[in-house]
Amino acid sequence: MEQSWPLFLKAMSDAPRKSFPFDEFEPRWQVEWEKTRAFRTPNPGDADFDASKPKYYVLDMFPYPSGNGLHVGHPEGYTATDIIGRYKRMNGFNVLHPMGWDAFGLPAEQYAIKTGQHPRTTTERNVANFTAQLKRLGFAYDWDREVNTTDPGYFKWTQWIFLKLYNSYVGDDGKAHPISELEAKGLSREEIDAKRLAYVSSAPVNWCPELGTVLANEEVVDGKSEVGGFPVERRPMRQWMLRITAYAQRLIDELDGLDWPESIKLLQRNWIGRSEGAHVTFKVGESDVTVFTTRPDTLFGATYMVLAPEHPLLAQITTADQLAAVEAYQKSVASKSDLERTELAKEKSGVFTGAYAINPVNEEKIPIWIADYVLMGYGTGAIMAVPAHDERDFEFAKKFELPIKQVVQPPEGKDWQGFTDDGVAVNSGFLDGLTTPEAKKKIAAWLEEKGLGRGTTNYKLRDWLFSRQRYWGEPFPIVWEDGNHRSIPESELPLLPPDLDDFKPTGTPEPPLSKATDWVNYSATAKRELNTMPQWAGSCWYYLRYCDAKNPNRFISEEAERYWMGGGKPGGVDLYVGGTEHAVLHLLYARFWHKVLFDLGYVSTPEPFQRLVNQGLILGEDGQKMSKSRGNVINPDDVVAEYGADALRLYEMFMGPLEQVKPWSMNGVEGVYRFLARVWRLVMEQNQEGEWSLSSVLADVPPDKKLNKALHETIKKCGEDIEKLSFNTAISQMMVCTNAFTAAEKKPIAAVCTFLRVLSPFAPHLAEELNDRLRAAYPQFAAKGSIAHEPWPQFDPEALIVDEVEVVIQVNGKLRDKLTVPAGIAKDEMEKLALASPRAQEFIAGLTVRKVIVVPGKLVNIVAN
RNA sequence: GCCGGCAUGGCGGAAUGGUAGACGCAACGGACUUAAAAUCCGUUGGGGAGCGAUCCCCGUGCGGGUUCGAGUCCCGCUGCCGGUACCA
Repeated sequence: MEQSWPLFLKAMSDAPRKSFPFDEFEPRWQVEWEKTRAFRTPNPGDADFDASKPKYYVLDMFPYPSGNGLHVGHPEGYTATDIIGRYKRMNGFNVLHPMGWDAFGLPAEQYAIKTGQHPRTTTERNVANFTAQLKRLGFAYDWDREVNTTDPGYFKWTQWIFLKLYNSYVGDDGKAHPISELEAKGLSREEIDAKRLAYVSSAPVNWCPELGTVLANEEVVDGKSEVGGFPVERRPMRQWMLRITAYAQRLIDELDGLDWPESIKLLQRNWIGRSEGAHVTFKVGESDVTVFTTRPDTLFGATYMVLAPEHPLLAQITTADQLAAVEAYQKSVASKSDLERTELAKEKSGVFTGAYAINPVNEEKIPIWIADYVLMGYGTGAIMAVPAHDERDFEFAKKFELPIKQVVQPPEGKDWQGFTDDGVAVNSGFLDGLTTPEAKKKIAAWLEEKGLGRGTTNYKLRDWLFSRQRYWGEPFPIVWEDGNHRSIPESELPLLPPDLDDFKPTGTPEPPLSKATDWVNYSATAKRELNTMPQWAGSCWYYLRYCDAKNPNRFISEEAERYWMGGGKPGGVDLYVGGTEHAVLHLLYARFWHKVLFDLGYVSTPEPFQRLVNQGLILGEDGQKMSKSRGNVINPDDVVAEYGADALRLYEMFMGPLEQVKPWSMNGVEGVYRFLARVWRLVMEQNQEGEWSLSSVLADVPPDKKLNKALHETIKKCGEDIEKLSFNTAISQMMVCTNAFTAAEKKPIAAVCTFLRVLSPFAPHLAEELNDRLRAAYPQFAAKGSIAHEPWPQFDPEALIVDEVEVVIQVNGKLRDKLTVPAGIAKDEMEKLALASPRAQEFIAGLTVRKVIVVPGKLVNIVAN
């Protein structure tokens, strides 16, 4: 007997008995929901569409279906939106809550290169895996609206939108117009091509030899590719660009009407990087060089000029004796990768060109240098250097012993050398004595009058490099003939990529599509564009496609767009939840496309996303970022297997505020699991054999006053907290309520059923299962169909009213006594009781009462000294 | 450097300017059990006084301030986390 115990214990620990049979009923409900299409959302025009209901569009950032499957970060945002969506449905909204796949992208292609498997095969497999994982979590998605960016029925419209960009330009009104307007005006092909929103450029780009593609600036991190961390070098190549800079100002201004976190708005504003300044033109021999400066007031202090090493005028102005040095410098900069350039950036470098410019304000001859601290891509690629009042110029001037001339007087006690803030102009002729803002205004007017310059606004934002030398992306609906590009007819969309066996990069900038020799030839004389679109393309408009996912005739019907994206606010999507990693790129690109579609009349709102919420990162149990190398990764599948989907959902919401960074804790999962088990045992009891049946302490009785109050407080607080996305406090309130139920000897059935409805958005399987079991015995109380389609319960204000309240008595702000008084007690009555309190008396003895503050029903503070 | 965010028990966290620490975890004690698991009940910020019911003092990163009253508002720091980097 004694020897058999350890064996027995071992068996127990290997297969611990579940506290409630979630493993049995969770999959059953998932099948049931799928079978009955429980969360299908009818569209305007459908027979069962109810136009009288308000809409609520709640959106998750759709995932890239990676081979690793879901991580615990995914269900965090997804559960939050699921709760909101279910709650809104219970409150009478038509809820659009869809899911899809951002399935083009480099990892599948690299896997294809390694294994020879077609990216479509791996993508399909990964999507199937993700789908199964998501379905195991019980999300109320309308799977009929699933979209996949790699589906020809989807990317047909991605290509279509590209053609809209290609065939549009931004007019003087700052809005997109069809290019046909320019044709009507008789502009030449060159003039038109120079205005398109999608245009061809051969500016230097970020070329990544390892990946065999160019990358957008945003995809280069620390001079290395964001994907894979490979070196990136700059080289000029012919590329497709999108003219997002034409929308820079609107992308800043129209943030104002959005309910986004201020920090994200700021991030976007900084990324766009508006700065006010002036263009100033300097004479260089026979030519002109224009510089951009934000400090035109310091023009008198310009002691030299710096051009970017790529500046086109260099060939012309460099003197013979400096030519070798300049060319050597240009070469050294060009061959340097961005990484090397930034690594060496601590030390300024540059070369004198031998040329001089004339400072227009005082006719002074100043030397022209080239240096890589001046970037060709910003402003005019040329600066006037004012070393006295610019840190970078100051450093450069010190290193190369260039003159430093004070033109701004700082406030008392500050050194003028390297002073970059506002002050008073000195040594500046007609500007002397003016404050910096005044001087800026005056010099701008002066420059304009003399025709030497004018006030300008500049943006850091660059045009969006839109082409990639990849296979696994949308092909461009463009062909080339006689060196000119033109669009293919819309009727030829979708343009499918060719089938390739070999996905390897060519090792040259020639894209892999060049290997499809038949496909390449559009006609005897025209060849197809070989680049593909970046992964961002598909995610720029997917939220629109969800509204009308299967429409073969239009990217979204007007009716569906007006209903789901309407609502009288600037943004159409009511709530968008996702990670901060997309704070600039995805959100900026999507806003840009949306504005173009808005200008052209294809959508009815200027912004895509009205309310944005960023979920916080989930850290490992060690408080570190989850990573394979640290071995602290939590797999949601394991959690579901051990504790169930409801427990995972609930735990992710109970961890803390949605937007906060927070560490995982398996003990915490146990905690919410125990809570769910307590709810289960409110309704169910277990016999000796371990079989569950309806609890014998359930009774058709009204709840006592205390329990009823707890219940109605829970209805009220949970509703309010869901609206605020404060799920953690909503759950704690449900725990309080459950504890109140547990304390009751008889469990009142009606109250239990009401509680289950409140619980149902959080733990839908458990709520559904218990409701189902209750219905068999008590059909008059339980929901008739799915509990998900029940209305959210109304709380009874009467139930919240209490007869007596506890008030606090303070003396000089310190808690000294507590009294229980009738709820509606008058102020002066409270004051009298407080002053009469023996404990208060003790503390005010010998003091003079100066003042008594009474907060009705809450506290009395006696001020005495 | 610059820009954001955060800072409350042993831990995750809760607190319209009004009883700091709800709720959960962990820990401890008890009930049930031959024993254990599970479950249920109770205690649990620190220090001190008392046989005890109780009571006092201190306490929300640090230093000031506003207020009858500050975790919460204002000013000045410190630390950690995230983003960004020659943008003229």
